[in-house]
Amino acid sequence: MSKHTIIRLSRYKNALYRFESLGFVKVFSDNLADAIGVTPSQVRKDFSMFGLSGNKRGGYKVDELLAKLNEILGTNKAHNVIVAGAGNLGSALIKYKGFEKENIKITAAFDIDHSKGERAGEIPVKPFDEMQEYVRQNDIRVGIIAVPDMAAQHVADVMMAGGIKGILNFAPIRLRVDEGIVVNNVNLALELENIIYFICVPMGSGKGIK
Amino acid sequence: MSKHTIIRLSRYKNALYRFESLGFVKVFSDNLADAIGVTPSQVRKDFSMFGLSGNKRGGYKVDELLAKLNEILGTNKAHNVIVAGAGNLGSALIKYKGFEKENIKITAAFDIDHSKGERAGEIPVKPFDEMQEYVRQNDIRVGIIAVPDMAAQHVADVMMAGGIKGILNFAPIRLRVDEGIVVNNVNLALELENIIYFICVPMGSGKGIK
DNA sequence: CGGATAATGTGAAAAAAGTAACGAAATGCT
DNA sequence: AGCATTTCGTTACTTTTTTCACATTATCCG
Ligand SMILES: NC(=O)c1ccc[n+]([C@@H]2O[C@H](COP(=O)([O-])OP(=O)(O)OC[C@H]3O[C@@H](n4cnc5c(N)ncnc54)[C@H](O)[C@@H]3O)[C@@H](O)[C@H]2O)c1
Ligand SMILES: NC(=O)c1ccc[n+]([C@@H]2O[C@H](COP(=O)([O-])OP(=O)(O)OC[C@H]3O[C@@H](n4cnc5c(N)ncnc54)[C@H](O)[C@@H]3O)[C@@H](O)[C@H]2O)c1
Repeated sequence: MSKHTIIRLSRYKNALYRFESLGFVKVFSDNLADAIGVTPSQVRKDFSMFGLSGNKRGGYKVDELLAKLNEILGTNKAHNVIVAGAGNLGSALIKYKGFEKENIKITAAFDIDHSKGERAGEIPVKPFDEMQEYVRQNDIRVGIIAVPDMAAQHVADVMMAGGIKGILNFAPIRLRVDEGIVVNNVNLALELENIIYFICVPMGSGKGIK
Repeated sequence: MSKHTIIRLSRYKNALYRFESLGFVKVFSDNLADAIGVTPSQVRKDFSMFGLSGNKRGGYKVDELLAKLNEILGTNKAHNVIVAGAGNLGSALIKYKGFEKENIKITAAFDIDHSKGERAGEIPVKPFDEMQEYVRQNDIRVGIIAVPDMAAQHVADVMMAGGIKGILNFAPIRLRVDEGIVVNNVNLALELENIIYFICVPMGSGKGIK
C-alpha cells in the first residue's frame, strides 16, 4: 500500500475530527476532498482500497469512519515512543502535547549528556547507555532520532538492537537500516531549500521550466 | 518541475558535499544513486532535465556539479528567513546552526509573548506586531510558522500581507493561501502515524496488503 | 593509434498515481 | 408508491513518474 495513501488516510482522519467537533454526523467525499485538497474520486478510491464504504446517498457516518480509520492506522491503540537526543529539537518534541491526542506517547528520552536530565519537562531524560535495555523491556517499537548527524547512525543501530522497528529521523543523513525497518526522514533544511527553489523559479532563469 | 525532482537535487547536492569532503573529484551516477537511494537512471534523468551533463566515461566533476546544483536550487545566494512563534519548536529552530551551511539564515523571530525575547539565543525575538513591517522592509520571502494551530492561519495572512512567498508550516492544519504562495507542511504527528502504520501492517490484519 | 570498455544521455516501455465517468442504490419529495 | 436526485463504488482512462535499454562517446591501454 502506497505511503501517500496512508498519509491521506491520516489527513482524512484529522479532517473528520474537525467535522465531528463541528457537529457533523455524516460527510461526503466532497467535504473530505475539500478539507485535505484532493478530488472526491481520490477520497472514494482511497476508501475503497480499505473496504471503507458509505451509503449511496448518505455519505459516510463520521463516527464509524473515524473508528475504522483509527483501526487501520493503528491509532486506536496507544503507542509508546522514545526520543534519542534531548537537545534543542529533542526537548521541543518532549514538551509537545499534540502527539497524545493521536494516541502517541513519548515515554522517555535518552542523551549522553546527563545534564539534560532536568530541563525537559515531565518526561525523564535517561543516560543513553540505558536506551537499548529500556527499548527491549518496554517493547518500544518507534524511536525518534534528534542527535547530531555524526551520532545518528550509531543511535539507529542501538535502537534496532533493542528491537525498534520504525525511526523518525531528524538528522540530515541517510540511515543504513536492516530489512524491514521503516525510516521517515524529516530534513528541514531540505524543506526550506525546496520552498526557495519554487519561489525563485517563476521569475527566475528560465531554466527548469517544463 | 516536480517537487520530488527538486528534493532529489537537494539530496544529490548534500551527497556531493560528502563526496567532496572525502576527496572525490568526480562521481558516477551509481555513486549518487547509492548515496540517496535511487537508481542510476533516475540520477541521470534528473540531471538531464536541467541540462546537467557529465562525461561519457568520466562521470561528473564534483565541483562543477555542485556549483550548478547550487545555482539551480538558489543555494548560491543567501536567503533570509523569519520564524513566527518562539515557543518550544521555534526556539529550537532559532538555535539551529545547520541552516547556515545551506546559505539560509534566520534573521528574526516574532512572538506575541514578549517574555520570549530573552531565551532564544542570538537571534532577536520581536513583538509579533512588527512582523509585517519587518518582512516588507527586509524583503523577506520565506517564513516559518511555529505557532499553535489556532494562530497559524492568521500568521500566514500577515506573512503574505508583508510579501512572503513561501511558508514552512509546522502547525497541523491546512493553510489557505493566495495563488502562487508555496507552502510546505511538516506534520510530525502524521509522520509518526505513518511509521506506526507500516510497522504494524506486515504482521497485522491482512487488510491493506496489496 | 585503434580497439575495448565503461559510463553517459535519451527515447521507449512499464509502473504508479490520479482523474473522470457512469451504473447502482439510497434518499427524499410529491 | 413512484420518480427524481444525489452520492457512492468501481472501472476505464489519463497523466506522471520511474525504469529499462542501448546507441553514443570519452577514456584507457597495449
Ligand atoms: N534544532 C533544529 O531546529 C534542527 C533543525 C533541523 C535539523 N535538526 C537536526 O536534529 C538533530 C538534533 O538537533 P538539535 O538542534 O536538537 O541538536 P543539539 O545539539 O541541540 O542536541 C543534540 C543532543 O544530542 C545529544 N547527543 C549527542 N550524541 C549523542 C549520542 N550518541 N547519543 C545520545 N545523545 C547524543 C547531545 O548531548 C545533545 O543534547 C541534528 O541532527 C540536527 O541536524 C535540528
Ligand atoms: N514542539 C513540537 O515538537 C511540535 C511537534 C509537532 C508540531 N508542532 C507544532 O508546531 C507549532 C508550535 O509548537 P510549539 O510546541 O513550539 O508550541 P509553543 O506553545 O511552545 O509555542 C508557540 C509560540 O507561539 C506564540 N504565539 C501564539 N500565538 C501567536 C501569534 N498569533 N503570533 C505569534 N506568536 C504566537 C506563543 O507565545 C508561543 O511562544 C504548533 O502548531 C504545534 O502543533 C510542534
